[in-house]
Amino acid sequence: MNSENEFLQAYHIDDYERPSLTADVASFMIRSEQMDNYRQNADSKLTVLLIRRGGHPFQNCWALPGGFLMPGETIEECAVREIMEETNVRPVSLMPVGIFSEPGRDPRGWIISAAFASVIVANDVKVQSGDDASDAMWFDVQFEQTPEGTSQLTLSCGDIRLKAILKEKKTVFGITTFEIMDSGQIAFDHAGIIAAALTALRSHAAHFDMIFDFLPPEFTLSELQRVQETIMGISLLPANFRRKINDYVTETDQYVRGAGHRPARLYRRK
Amino acid sequence: MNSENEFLQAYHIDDYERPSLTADVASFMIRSEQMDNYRQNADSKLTVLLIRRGGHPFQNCWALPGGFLMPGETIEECAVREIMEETNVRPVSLMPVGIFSEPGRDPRGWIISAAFASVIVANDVKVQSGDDASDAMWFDVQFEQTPEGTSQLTLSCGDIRLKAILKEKKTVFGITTFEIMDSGQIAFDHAGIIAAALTALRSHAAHFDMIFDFLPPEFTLSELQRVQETIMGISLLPANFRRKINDYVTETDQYVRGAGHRPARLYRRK
DNA sequence: CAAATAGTGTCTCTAAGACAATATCAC
DNA sequence: GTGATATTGTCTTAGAGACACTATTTG
Repeated sequence: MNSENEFLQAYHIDDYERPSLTADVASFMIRSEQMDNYRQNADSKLTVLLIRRGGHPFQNCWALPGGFLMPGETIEECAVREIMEETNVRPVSLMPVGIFSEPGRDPRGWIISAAFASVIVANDVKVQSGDDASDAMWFDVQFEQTPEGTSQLTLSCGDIRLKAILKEKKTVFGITTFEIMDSGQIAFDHAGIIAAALTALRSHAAHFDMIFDFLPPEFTLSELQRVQETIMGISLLPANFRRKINDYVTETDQYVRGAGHRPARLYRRK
Repeated sequence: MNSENEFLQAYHIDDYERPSLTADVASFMIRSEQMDNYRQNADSKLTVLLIRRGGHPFQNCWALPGGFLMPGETIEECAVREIMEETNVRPVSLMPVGIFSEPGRDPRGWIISAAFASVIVANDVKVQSGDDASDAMWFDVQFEQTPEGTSQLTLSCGDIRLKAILKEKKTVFGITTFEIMDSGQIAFDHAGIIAAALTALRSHAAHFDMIFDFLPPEFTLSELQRVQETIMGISLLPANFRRKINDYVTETDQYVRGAGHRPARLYRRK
């Protein structure tokens, strides 16, 4: 009988055909837009990071940042490495979204994607607004159910407007996957990945799972409420939000002044 | 400038090193044990399917069923194929558990595992109780928090008793991962995969997400309640369970008689 | 009848939604 | 003062937990 060492020496892993494995990441950030009225708080928009593909395939199309898993790293480390290559910022949280392994999803060959969603603190990122020189841009996200039972994902950045049509395939164990009816010029199956990531993000936002990650360590409760509203696409009553969030935050003795209305207390995550 | 076709012809995917990708599946089933007292309903135990490894590495250890992803199939198809090879039964549901990519997790080389949990209807499986001739066996599952802050996973089947000690690493977005302190003779990192699968199963059972999948199409509410109790390891008050489950089931006009007590109505999933 | 499960009714407590009311600041 | 947000209080309603009670069967 062979010993384990003998077995391992005789074992040739190359006998089997292997896929390539990539980590693709949908990084979300909330962009604040100053209002004209000096009294009013800033408006908020949910954005996702896309990069323009310089080479084939899908040349000049927009895609999620991602790259091949390298020997010696975990898939999460690979995902974080890819985000940092594009943003120079370490994401605060990384949420698994799914494994995309449909044959033919990548014309280059047998490539499987482990998809993640990540959250980036707005303040930490250098602002790029319609800067065409860069190949990485934050796109405003709009995601709506249509009357026909499909979903429409609209990503816009300056004059660029990508519109994808998706159909909800199935929802099991809280994970929703989408079939792409029209990719809207988004590379590969990334429209479906973004939709799945967004759905996951929304369902977790309801339980305060990562809304803190969009903000710096100190924040007002209004800012925090606006994060949740922006992600979930709904509006909340301040009184109820404050009551529910109360267990998750600690108050500081700092206030934000100079806003043309009552100063807001700063809080920290508990 | 090259056309996309020219690019793809020149593209050699073999230039990059690639991992092997496997699907490993924790299949859960609920085993009913007849009681001595003729009046009493059967007792229920949660079990998980393990196979004894015939070859190296981890020869003669117990492991989760799993196998390499083949070209042309999705990772979910691969997982279902592996379950059916062991049980001849198509699982009713397949729940993603995580990607296990820690370097060194498999002595054979660079092998990444996509882990799933699946649910098997008890009636459909031929019973094996302590049948040593077979290399696939259902192990009773016990999973408890210890006072020291670790978790103990005990898998037992006849005289075989595998005890693993795990430490909760982190819980983000409802997904809990474990560090293996003592694998308890369970092959590879499969003790950690089983613990993660079990944790996912429990959290979903609370919302009735897959408790139906453990039973045949027609069932009594007591049976359904016992499924939830067995998975979550708690006991529930019948009155409250019936009230909550009411929206998810439709009653039939069939009854189960001959049990030494009031007959129970059969229900179907709505 | 006894023992067991099946099934119903209802009390209490908590959490969430809705909304009214007050506080505070910059202009 | 005006207009905006910040913050607190409270009424109502929906749901969960606890528990008492009735119904039905077989040995």
